[in-house]
This record gives sequence, C-alpha cells and structure tokens, in this order.
Amino acid sequence: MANINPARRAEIGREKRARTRAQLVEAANSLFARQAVESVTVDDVVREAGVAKGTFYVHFDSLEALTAAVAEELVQSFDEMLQPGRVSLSEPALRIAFGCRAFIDKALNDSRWAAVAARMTAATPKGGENIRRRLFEDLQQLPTESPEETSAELNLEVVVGIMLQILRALGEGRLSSLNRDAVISAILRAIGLGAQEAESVVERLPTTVPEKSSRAAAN
Amino acid sequence: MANINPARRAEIGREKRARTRAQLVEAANSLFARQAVESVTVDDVVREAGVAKGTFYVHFDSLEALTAAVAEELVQSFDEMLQPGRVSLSEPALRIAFGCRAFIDKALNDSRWAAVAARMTAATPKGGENIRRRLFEDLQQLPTESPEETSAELNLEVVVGIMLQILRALGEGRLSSLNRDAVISAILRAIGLGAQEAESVVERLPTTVPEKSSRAAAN
DNA sequence: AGTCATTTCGACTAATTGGTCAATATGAGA
DNA sequence: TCTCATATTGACCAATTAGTCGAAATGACT
Repeated sequence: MANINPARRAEIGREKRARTRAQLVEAANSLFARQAVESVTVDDVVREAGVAKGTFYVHFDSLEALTAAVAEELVQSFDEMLQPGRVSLSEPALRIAFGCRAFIDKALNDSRWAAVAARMTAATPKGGENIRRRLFEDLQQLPTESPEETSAELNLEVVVGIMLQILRALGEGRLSSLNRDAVISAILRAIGLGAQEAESVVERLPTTVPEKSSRAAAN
Repeated sequence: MANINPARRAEIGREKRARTRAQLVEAANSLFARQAVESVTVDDVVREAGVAKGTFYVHFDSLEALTAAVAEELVQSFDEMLQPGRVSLSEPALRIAFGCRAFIDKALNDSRWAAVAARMTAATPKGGENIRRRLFEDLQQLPTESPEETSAELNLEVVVGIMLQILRALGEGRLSSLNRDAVISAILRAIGLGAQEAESVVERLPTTVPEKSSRAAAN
C-alpha cells in the first residue's frame, strides 16, 4: 500500500501520451494524403486513429493545432533533407539542385509524404516560408547573364511551382517512372542556366548520403 | 380577368431565374477566391449572394453542382482564350507560348480569376483535363534534340506547375509587376528549347487581339 | 387595380460537427 | 492482489450545416 515514485508515474504517462499523440498525427497524415486539409473533421481523425473523441482534445486544442503539428513534422523533415547540402555546397546552383533532388528522392519512395507536403503548402503557407526564403536567397546569389531580364521573385515561383506539381503528381501516382535528373535540369534551365551548364551542375551533384531508409513503404 | 400568354410568362421567369443563378455563381467565385473550395458552405454562398437558402436549392441540387457550374464557366473562358491560337498557329512551341501568354494576361488584369482558376484545378481536376490533354499533344509534337532524355509527361507537369504557381501568386497579390515574356521564356527553356530559340518564339508571338476589357476591376 | 404563373423567402427538421466532462481503464510498483 | 496517478473513453450538449416546404412576393398583362 505504499506510494510509488511519482516521477516514475509521470514517465509512464508521457510514454503512453506520446504513443497516442503519434497515432493522431499519423491519422492526420493519412487523411491529408487523400483529401483536402480543410475538409478533414475531428471525427474523421479519431475514426482513422481508432481513438475516442475526448482523447483528441487531451492532445490538441483544435484541428488547427493538429495541422500545425503535422506541418512542423514536415518542416523538420525538410530541414533534415536540406541541411547537408546547405553546409557543404558553396555554388548557389548546386545548392538549389541539391535541395530539389532531395525533395524528389523523398517523394519517389514515399508518395504519401509527397501528397501531404503538396497539400500542406497550400493550406498552411506559414510552414514553407523558411524554405522559400532560403531558396530565394540562393536565387539572388545566382550569377546571371542578363540581370535586367532576370527576376529572383519570378524564379522563386517557377522553382516552387515545378516542385509542387511534381510532388502532387507523385502523390497521385502519376509520373512514377520519373527521371530525377531531368526534373532538376528543367528547373535549372527555367531559372536561366544554359543546357550545358545545367547538365554540368547535375553531374557535379554529390551522391546522396545513404538514407536511413525509415518509412519506405509504411501505411 | 383574361389569362395572359403562358409562353410570355415562362420567358419572364427565365430572365429572373438567370439573374439569381448568376448571383449565386458570382458569389461562389468571390468565395473561392479567398478560401478553399472544400471549406465553402451553402450558408456562406447564400449570405454572399444576398439570397435565401431555399433559393439556392431551386437552382442547384448541391454545392457540388454549383462548383461544377463555376468550373464550367472557367473552362468556357479557357476555351475562348485558347481558341484563336490553336487555329492559327502551326508550330507547337508557338501554340504553347500563346496559350500561356493568354492565361498570364487574363490573370494580370483579373486577379480574382487567377485565384479561382488555381483553386479549382486542385478541387475539380476534371475540368482541366481537356486543357491538359491539348497541352500534352502540343508537347509531344515539339521537335526535340535529345529524344531519349525528353519526356512529354514530365514537361506537361512542368508547364502546368509553373502556370499554376504564377496564377496562385497573382491571385494572392504577389508578382504584380510581372514580365509576361519572362515567364513564357522560362517555360520554353524548361521544356527543352534553347535560350535563343525561346526568345525567338516569344518575339514571333502574334500580338493579342484587343480584348473587350470586360471584368477588369469588378468586385 | 386585379390576376396568376413563377420565383423567392425563411422558418423548420435532421444530421453533422466542435467541444466538454464525469466515469472508466490502465499498468508499474508495493 | 491492491493502489493510484495518469490516460482514455463515449455519452452528451450546443452550434453549425444540408436540405425541405408552405407562404409570400413579384411583375407583366388585362
């Protein structure tokens, strides 16, 4: 009948909590992959997660909070993917190409991720702001032949537009036999590099560090 | 107390009907321009249109029906914009460039149209299928230097991706001082044309037929 | 002013949704 | 096996939403 260590109690609680919270985030990801973020309801989420409704509100104040959690997880994965290239590559075009290739690789072996990423940028533009900003800086640093005709603002939209559409296509099962390098080459040509320059950048791109093949075929 | 012509009665009715229906479609356009299609409710529509709820169901069976009507109106505007170029231009690159320029011009002086068009392609992919198909055919006809590396499927996503992102940007007020030709040039380079070829196509593009400046600053 | 086919109106119901909370289940440790 | 801090549960409420329908309004014509 003696009391048990309260600190230990809390730890057990945290573990259980974390598991359930992860279930909810996982369910949201599955739902966001197949329908518009704005059309998902709390009931949808708890049904998908196999959890009672009250449990949802123990972990999140509202759907927006859950959406924010999904967005944060996504931003985290962005940063992890983009980090290695940012620190090691000095040439702007190489950094841009590296980032795009990382996105495409990720999308190629996790189409659900691609679908969710594409949908979330439309629903919560806030999350993507950092990546946009960094890409914009790289585009400004890009050496250009005809500065008066080149606009970093336009190039930003061009790169983002191509990448988002590729993510959407892969997320919907289209373009499954996609040539990574062809996409990157198209992007580089669109932002002003010559065809040979673009090819050169693609060839000089360092081989990706072997990924810890986590969620390859999950769900 | 004599009866009046029943045919005349019907005609009066049709006019009133058409006016109210147009109000509803107009309201839907305004709403779709500022929020996700999936988050718009019937109450939103009738409030925006200044019409009673019952009236909505006289004209449309459901929100989907209204959305379809908006989509059809949009597709109609697409066809009108693209028709002149399709009949008069024999070179595929010219046809593609002409179509893109038409879209950009329209978006530049009707940002609401741009926002709605971008949102609708995500919500009702069915409407855009025809335009996609025609663009795909043009891309297949495009003469290419290295056929083994060129994929019309990829180029389709690239062109659509850039155009959609430009529409979104203009619909959100970004990129308002946009250089039309820079966008078209970027698109042509992305799908494999050389820089000079792209410039040549842009310069050979026929001047747009003077538009009947309809809804320039409406709403 | 009176007629009447047609449209519009808005209060109503049923179903869905967001959000709450007292009751119950859990499970490691004593 | 019993304790108890913590997490989970699902019935419940209030607000919103989709969809219906009889009543009121409209307006060209006589």
